Amino acid sequence: MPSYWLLKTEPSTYSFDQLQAERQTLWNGIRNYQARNYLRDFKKGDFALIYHSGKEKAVVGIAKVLDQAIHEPDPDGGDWLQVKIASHRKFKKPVPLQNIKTLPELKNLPLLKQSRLSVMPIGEKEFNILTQTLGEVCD
DNA sequence: GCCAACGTTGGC
DNA sequence: GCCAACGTTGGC
Repeated sequence: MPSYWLLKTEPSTYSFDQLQAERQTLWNGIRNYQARNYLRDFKKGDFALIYHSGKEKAVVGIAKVLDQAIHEPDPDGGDWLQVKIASHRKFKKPVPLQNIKTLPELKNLPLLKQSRLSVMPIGEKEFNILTQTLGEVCD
């Protein structure tokens, strides 16, 4: 059984389009313990929604987790993780935060409650609502 | 540009 | 260990 996640990124720093162009990337630079701890639970075959913060404020695509998270070298000696993901599907239209906030079934998403958390778990039902009810993905 | 919600740092 | 000051993220 795959687990489902949401990864936040500021698109001017790294966008889903860049991920699609590169096919895969090492998702790194996470410097928050709660987010790092979630990364420990990433496993091959999991899915991660990609959310663009800042001006866009929308879920834009789905990535597939290619392997467990691995240690990220840090010049400051920190104990951090990075994870290899691949682009999987793009949404036909981005799913705006504004729409996400209107659904009672999604009101417990950490996205809405913990604005600073950049890696968060989501339930399978929540994932399905986001990808099938609110949004539609490309083939 | 402002503010809320954290997280971090450093003095005590 | 507490708390004030400061920094960062991110929505509005």
